Amino acid sequence: MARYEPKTAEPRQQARWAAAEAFRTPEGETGRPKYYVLEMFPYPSGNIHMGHARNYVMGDVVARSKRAQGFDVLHPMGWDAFGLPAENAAIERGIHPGDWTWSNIAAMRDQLKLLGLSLDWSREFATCDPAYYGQQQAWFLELFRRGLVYRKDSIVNWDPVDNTVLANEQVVDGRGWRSGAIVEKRKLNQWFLRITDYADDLIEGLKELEGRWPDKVRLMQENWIGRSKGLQMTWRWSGAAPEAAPDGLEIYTTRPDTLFGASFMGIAPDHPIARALAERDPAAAAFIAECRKGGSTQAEIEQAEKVGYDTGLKVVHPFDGREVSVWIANFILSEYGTGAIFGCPAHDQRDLDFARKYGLPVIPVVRPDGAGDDFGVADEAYTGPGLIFGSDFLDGMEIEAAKAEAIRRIEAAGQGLGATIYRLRDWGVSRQRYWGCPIPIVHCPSCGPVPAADLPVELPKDVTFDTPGNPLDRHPTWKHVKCPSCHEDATRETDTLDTFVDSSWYFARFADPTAAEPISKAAADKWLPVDQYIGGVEHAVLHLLYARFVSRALSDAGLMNVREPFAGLFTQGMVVHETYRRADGGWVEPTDVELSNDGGKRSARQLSTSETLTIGDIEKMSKSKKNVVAPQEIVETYGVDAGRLFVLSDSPPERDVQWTPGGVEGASRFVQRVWAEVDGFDPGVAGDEQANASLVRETHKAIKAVSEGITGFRFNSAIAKLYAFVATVRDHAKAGGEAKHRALSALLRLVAPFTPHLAEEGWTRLGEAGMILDAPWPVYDPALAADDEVTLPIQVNGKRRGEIRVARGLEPAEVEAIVMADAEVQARLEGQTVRKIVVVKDRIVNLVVG
RNA sequence: GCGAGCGUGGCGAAACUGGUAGACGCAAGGGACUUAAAAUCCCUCGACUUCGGUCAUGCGGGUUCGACCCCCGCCGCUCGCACCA
Repeated sequence: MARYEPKTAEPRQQARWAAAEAFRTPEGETGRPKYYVLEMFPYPSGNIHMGHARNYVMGDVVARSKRAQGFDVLHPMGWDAFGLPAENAAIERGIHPGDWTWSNIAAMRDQLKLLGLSLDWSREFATCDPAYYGQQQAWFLELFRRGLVYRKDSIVNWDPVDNTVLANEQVVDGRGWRSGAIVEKRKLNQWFLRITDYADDLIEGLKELEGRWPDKVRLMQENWIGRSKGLQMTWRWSGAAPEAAPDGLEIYTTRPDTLFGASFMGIAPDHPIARALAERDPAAAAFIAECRKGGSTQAEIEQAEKVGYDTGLKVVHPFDGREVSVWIANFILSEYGTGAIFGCPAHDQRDLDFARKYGLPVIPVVRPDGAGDDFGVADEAYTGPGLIFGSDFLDGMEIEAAKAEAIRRIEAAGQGLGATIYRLRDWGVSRQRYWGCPIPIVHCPSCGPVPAADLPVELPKDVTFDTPGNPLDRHPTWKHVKCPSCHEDATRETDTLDTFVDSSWYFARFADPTAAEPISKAAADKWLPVDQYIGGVEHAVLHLLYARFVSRALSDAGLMNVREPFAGLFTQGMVVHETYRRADGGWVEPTDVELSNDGGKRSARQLSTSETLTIGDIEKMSKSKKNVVAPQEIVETYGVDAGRLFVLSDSPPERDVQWTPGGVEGASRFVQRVWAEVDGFDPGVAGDEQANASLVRETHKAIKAVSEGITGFRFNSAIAKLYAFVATVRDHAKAGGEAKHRALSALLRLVAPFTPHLAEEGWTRLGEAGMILDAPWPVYDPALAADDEVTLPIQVNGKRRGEIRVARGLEPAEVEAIVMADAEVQARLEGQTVRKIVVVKDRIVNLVVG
């Protein structure tokens, strides 16, 4: 009997699939239902790592099993190819970002092909290809015409060394992540997409994703959008009104029920009133400057003391006519609400801290059940439920009723309106970077910003990175154009789009990647939404929210018809690995480590130096910790199939999986066992009748368990059942003939999504015609899976004390009679009274005694 | 601080709607085969045990004939958000 040789078998099968163009997406009307499986496409860093591999193998299991179940499957792959690392490579190594990117893509494509994924490579594209980003510019302009794209001044993180805007994620402890320079807040004119127009729709849409998206992700999006209901109102000035706000001070609150507890007004240091004041009041200006210095890291915010500056301005309380003073306060955010609040120290901790510091009044107006009119607040604001008091017409009301009444009164007085506001802010998409999609806008001195005339607006290739800043900005010719409408001298926008824009619609482009318009409606109508999307949780908010927004915006613009792009979402866990460290603290990669195990006591030694190593924490595979195992190494040593099997076998797919050498070896043993069973099959042996009947039952049980495991995304359980099934087949040594043939045929088809090369080899060895790829999924027949007898555990007071074998389907009364007549049961119950017998049909017997 | 998730052998984990806790894999121990090793195969593998059993799913309660699963209260870990009015 020959060993299975993945090294020769795997390339052989991959060549066979390629020759047959087996993974080309079916075109035209086939009468079969469609299924779109997509994994989040990779950034072309140059290497496929284990995390990628696990992600794509999961998608491949879904794609292959859906195909076997009779679906027309779309399973494409592409490249999220714009971004900073390419520019950094250009700066460090003098390579053009495009050359660097395209050569990485070529390398990664080769690595990916080793994995034997059922991908339709004919639909491949990269976002840095003008054929793609030109279409992106087209829809961007359509949104511009529809008013969903606009420019405004906004405060951004500015890196004074690199001369660029940094995203919040790129600011580490107040410094630029690459330059190390202290980041400044700077006001810049930036392009925005009006995602806030869709805030409500994006929240509402989450409801229909229930059950198909992880609750966690839906919740994160909901929190990110942050809808809150309250009152937006204006407080009239007492005395002279400041020029910046002649009508009054506009604030937002979610607690209008506590209006009578107001003791001060707070405005953000960036509030127009504050800025106006700073111009003639040096003390105010100094205070505001001090506020701006404060860092934005978590620790700094937590420790930052609440400080304020009394503007001397006063407003009038809308209900009781009191004068309330207006303060500039550092804890008020200019971007949220109106950038101004009314302070109610008794019922808000921040307001209380502030009031105590400046000796402002603390007026309780909500008291908990049972408290009297003397209810007071010391160091802790009261935010719980209760009844309103000390509040005139609101007295005695519950909080919710009081909110409604306060809003009603303010609205009646014409001083405000009930309002819903969001935490979500418009999406700033301007980047002062070269390697991105050019924003297709021309700035004309007389016409203003107008859409560029000829698309695509291509990135110029002749750029240098020897000086900091955006090469587009200093390009000698590229930025100078004629205005498309008045034909006078004008300049191009030199900012490029955030790369999240590129990934916010690629799934729709895959429906027809060569369409002359951004999205082929016919193709998108056929394939969208993505039925199963798979990727990491790190995109729970950003990418997944942007894609949902863009789908809605493009639908409203008539460019597509699917508002909710991903019908199903699965977020997979990471691949983690042990770390190894030398005494000097240096990390050592697994290939240079020899592990030994002495009676359960593990130790590690570095091969190259013979030094004893410390076995460290199990962490995400990363270059810095050197705990990386490359997929290609595994393919060479164990074959792709063993690797594919192992990344899915040891942990549930949503959880992290720990890569271990022993684990892959186990998977590799399984591959050999499957082959041994198939290879050793002799169709000439009829087999024992009883063994055959038993094998048929076991086969159908396995079909059920594995099928359910795959559809339920419990790949680890499905694989465990497959392991057990192979052992079962082997244990049925006396089985043969048709029963055994069917068992092996089912085994191969069940294992095919995980280990497709092995399955194809086995299929041929079994004597089946064609490719297993085209074989239908085995069908579970409950009648064939049923045993004649069942084992019923017998419990006494809920503890298992014995068991009994009875015919399947026996009625409880019959079971009861058999159990009570049983000698062992009799012996055990001696001297005790049976008070009750619970029999669950074909399941369990419980005797209640005592 | 707010929100969510998780906690089961030496380890990764299973147990679907409450019904035989620990499937499957790893590690470990023993054995067969071999001149030897590798590979392969077989057996053992939660704890305690007077070998009859008894106790075991983070801790303490509760509901139930019956709880890893449901409820209440703790403890611990992980993740997300974070001065959001």
